Amino acid sequence: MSAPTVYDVAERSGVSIATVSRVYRTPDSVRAQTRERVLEAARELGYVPSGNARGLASRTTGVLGLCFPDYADPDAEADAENDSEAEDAAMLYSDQIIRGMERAARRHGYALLIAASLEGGPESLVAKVAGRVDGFAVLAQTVPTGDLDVISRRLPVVMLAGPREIDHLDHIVVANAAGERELARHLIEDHGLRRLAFVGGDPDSPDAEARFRGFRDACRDAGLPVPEAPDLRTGMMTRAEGARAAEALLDRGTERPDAVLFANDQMAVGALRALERRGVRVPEDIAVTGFDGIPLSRIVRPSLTTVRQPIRQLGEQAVELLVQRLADPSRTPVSLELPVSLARRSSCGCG
Amino acid sequence: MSAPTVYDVAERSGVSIATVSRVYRTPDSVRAQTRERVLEAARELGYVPSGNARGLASRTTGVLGLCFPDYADPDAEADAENDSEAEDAAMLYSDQIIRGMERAARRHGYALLIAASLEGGPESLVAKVAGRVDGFAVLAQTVPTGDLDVISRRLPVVMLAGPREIDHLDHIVVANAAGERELARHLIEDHGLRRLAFVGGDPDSPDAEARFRGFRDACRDAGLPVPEAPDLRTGMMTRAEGARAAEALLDRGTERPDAVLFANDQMAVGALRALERRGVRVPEDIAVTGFDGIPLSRIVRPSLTTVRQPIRQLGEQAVELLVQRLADPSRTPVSLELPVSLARRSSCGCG
DNA sequence: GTGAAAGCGCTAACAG
DNA sequence: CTGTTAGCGCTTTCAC
Repeated sequence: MSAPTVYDVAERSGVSIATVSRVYRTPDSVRAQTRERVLEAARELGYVPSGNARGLASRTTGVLGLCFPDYADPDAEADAENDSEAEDAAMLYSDQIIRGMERAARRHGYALLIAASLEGGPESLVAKVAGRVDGFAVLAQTVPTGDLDVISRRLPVVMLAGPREIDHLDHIVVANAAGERELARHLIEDHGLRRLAFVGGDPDSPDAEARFRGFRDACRDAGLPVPEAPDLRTGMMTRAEGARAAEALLDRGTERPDAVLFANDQMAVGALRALERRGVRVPEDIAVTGFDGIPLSRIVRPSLTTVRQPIRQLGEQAVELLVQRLADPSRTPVSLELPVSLARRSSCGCG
Repeated sequence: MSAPTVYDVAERSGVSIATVSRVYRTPDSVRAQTRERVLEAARELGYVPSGNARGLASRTTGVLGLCFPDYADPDAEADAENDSEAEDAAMLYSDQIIRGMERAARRHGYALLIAASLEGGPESLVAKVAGRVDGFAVLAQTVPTGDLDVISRRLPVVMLAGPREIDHLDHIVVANAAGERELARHLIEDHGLRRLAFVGGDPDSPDAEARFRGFRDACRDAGLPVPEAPDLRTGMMTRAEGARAAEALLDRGTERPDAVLFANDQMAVGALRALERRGVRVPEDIAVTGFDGIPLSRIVRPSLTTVRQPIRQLGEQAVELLVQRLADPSRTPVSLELPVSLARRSSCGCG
């Protein structure tokens, strides 16, 4: 007793398999009465059309995909209290992209296939995704460029939030540098702060590096000394590391900075807590800023001045580009930069 | 120029299609040198194995699915500032399930296909998902029971967080009633509070209703009057509605309650803000509690006493059940109840 | 409006 | 270790 097929349904309802197929694809092209007979038979049999067979025959899947990095080890049985902060941070980002893509995909009648993986090769999840979708988005640094190179010759791929890596891909970034630059300009010009410190992340993070570049640009613009490198770097850009960074900055022999710009909100929030513990007032004694605009940033006290990143839009735009390219495969590759916006809140003295 | 197939790769590398297939399925069963030739040809051609063809031939997809309700209208172009709270609340829940499922699925070598939809019928996303996965999970009240009935006869379906609806399905709920009962018991016995108010949600929400039942149980246990219905109900259980509910409770002619139990954290957080604006102190003047254990609950001031719901585990367990049933289709349907835990924090006076 | 026939690209025995 | 041969269940012309 295997799963019923079009043949079973056709036989039971006394029509041909072509008609059964039509009932599911273009119901209106079948006489109402015939259609009902077919549907009835399908119900009785427990018929579910095979997406695989459909896809094979029609050469489309109706599915878009997303590959994102597997920050968290799937085998780490983290219980509720024990969730690492890295995990929280990752969640905020990829979850929002997923949500954005899912929503846009649905609007276009697509489902979304997601898989996290850093590995490549013939057996990887990436390969599985690539083989089962009409097109997909990739978060930067997720899929080996070699694999992507091969895959992107056969179906639309859009690269998100990082270097484009491959010329013929569509590609979306957020205005990291411009945002950080505007943020620093605000601190310098509007608040008159001069001694700014920047806390970066992993040098391999294109986002964090771009933000640092923006910071440097602002320093240059203002005639301030332009640092070669961030005052400090953290590895995972977590709250805990932000807290540690804040303390390190305070304990440093040199004069305390007027403001600390963190490469993301998570670190800035951690720093807020650490400074509170140390009795350092924000923003009176020191201004603190983040980047991303996570929900948490407007909830913490003082509320965090940050740069809002349209992460969900990133996902939505990714789908739009995929849909466009599916409609016109010859379209010239585009590279979008999504605008960010400054959220002036309490932690810089605007609250 | 259509996409290259095993035939193209086979021809170019001078082997049979079976060998090409083996290279992708069981690389070790092919001589290293042969394998390299094949992979090389594949690279040159831009070959990507067709998941559809694979699935058709092997009768498995390597994909698990999730269907969840589409709380938010995909056409609502919400910008960053404009995001509705309903959206935020929904996000917290389904995103965590997605994350849990994705992680567990990955552990078992599966990718995850997600689709949100409330509609049924032959053309629905549900049907698409069902046809493209080896099994899938459904959030309660997402898929019409009739559709599910047909589908679940052909592949494993696990029902999440609601009534099982169909006998032969596996099914997971969290201990809503027991959790709320324990929470109320804590307020009554440990804090000596007697006048408790309960703010519920939509009567169609099985979760909210189960929590109310737990509340009643606790009242009964303690010999307090047992209310017929929640003191108040809100539709979407959002922060804004929680705030309104708190004000309504204050403005009510009757004596102010000692404690307000909200059916979820979102409402409780909103209430916290409203009470602060009104100059009502929490927990001194009134205790406030939530349910869910969202991240926000431990960040707000005062931190929120709540019942932690293992949402992510819900997703992980769903995958485990699917994998089990895939391994043994004749296994008796199970119904799991995941334990919840009380988080005693400041808003009830424990902080 | 409906049917017949020919694949879609791969896996799965079975040989060798 | 490798090749041959059948399908897997549907969509798609092209007829009727």
